[in-house]
Amino acid sequence: MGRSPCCDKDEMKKGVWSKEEDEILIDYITKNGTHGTWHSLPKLAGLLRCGKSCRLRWINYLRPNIKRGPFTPEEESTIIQVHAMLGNKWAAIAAQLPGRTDNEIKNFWNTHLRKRLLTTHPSFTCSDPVNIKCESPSTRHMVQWESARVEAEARLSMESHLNPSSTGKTDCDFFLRVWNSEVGESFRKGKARDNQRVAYESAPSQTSSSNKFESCSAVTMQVEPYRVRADAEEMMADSDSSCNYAMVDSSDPAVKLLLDFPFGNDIEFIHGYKDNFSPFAEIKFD
DNA sequence: AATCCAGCCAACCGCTGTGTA
DNA sequence: GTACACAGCGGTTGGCTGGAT
Repeated sequence: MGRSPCCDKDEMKKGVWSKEEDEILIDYITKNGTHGTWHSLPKLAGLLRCGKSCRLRWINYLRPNIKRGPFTPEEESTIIQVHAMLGNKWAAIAAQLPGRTDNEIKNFWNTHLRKRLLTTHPSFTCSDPVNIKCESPSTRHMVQWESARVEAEARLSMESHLNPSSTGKTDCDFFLRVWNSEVGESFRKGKARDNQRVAYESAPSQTSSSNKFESCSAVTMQVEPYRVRADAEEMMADSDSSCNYAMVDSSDPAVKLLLDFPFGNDIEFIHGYKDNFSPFAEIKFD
C-alpha cells in the first residue's frame, strides 16, 4: 500500500522554532483552537512546518499550564513509581504529573533518574515494568493494575480502620488516583480490547476515589484478593498455558521502589495481612 | 583563548492505533 | 474487509551549552 508523506518535506522548515513561529502558532490556536486537523493547521496558520511539528511544539512547549523548571521530589517519586508499574509509558506517566509533558519526563528519566537508579541498583532494568513473569503484556498489566488497586484499597481500608479520624483521602491512595486517571482508563480500554474472559466489574472511575474508599472497606479487603488471584490464574490458563505466574521478585529494585511510597512508609501495616490481600504474597517481607 | 567532551533537551522519525469511506 | 488519513506515542538524533583540559 504505501502512504503519502504527511507533508512535503522539502518545503518544510525543520529545527528549532523561532519566536515568530511560536507567536503565529499561539495566535492561530488561540483564535481557532486545535479542533481542526493538525495536518491542515500549518497551512491555515501560514507556517512552513508540518502538522506533526506544530502539534509537538504546542503540546510540549506552547500550550497553557505547561510547568517548567526542575522536577520536585514528589514528582520524581511519582515518575519512579508509575514507571515501575508501566515501564516506558511516558504519556501515561505524564498524565500523573499535571503540566509536565511526556517528552520532558522521558528526557528527565533518561538523563537523571535512570542513571541514578542504575547507580543505586545495578541490576535495575530500565524499560520493564515490575517483573511479573508473563509473556502477555496485557495479562501482565492486568495483574499489575489489579494488584496495585487491591493493595491501595487495602491500605486505605486498614488506615481508616486504625485511624477513624482519618479523612480517607490520604496520599496512600496513590494507586487509586492512578487507576482513576487516564492511565487506568487506557488500561481498562486495553483490557477490553484483549477480550479476556475475566469477569471484571468495577470501574472505579464511576465514583470518586474518596467515595469509593469509604464504601469498599472490609468486604472488598476480604473478597478482592481472592478474586484477583483466581482471575489472574484463569487468565494465565486462557491466554498462555506456558505462562508462569511466578510473581515478583522482592529483590527487584523496581518492586522496592513500587513499595517505597513517598509519603511515609506505610507498607508495614499490611504485613500481617499479606496472605489475605497482598498482590505480592510471595514477596518475603522483612 | 581554543579545543574537546559530556550532558541536556527540543525536535524529528517511524511506528501503531483509531476512525472513516 | 480494505485502504487510507490522521493523531499520538516512544525511540532516537543532533544542536547547544558549560565545564574540563
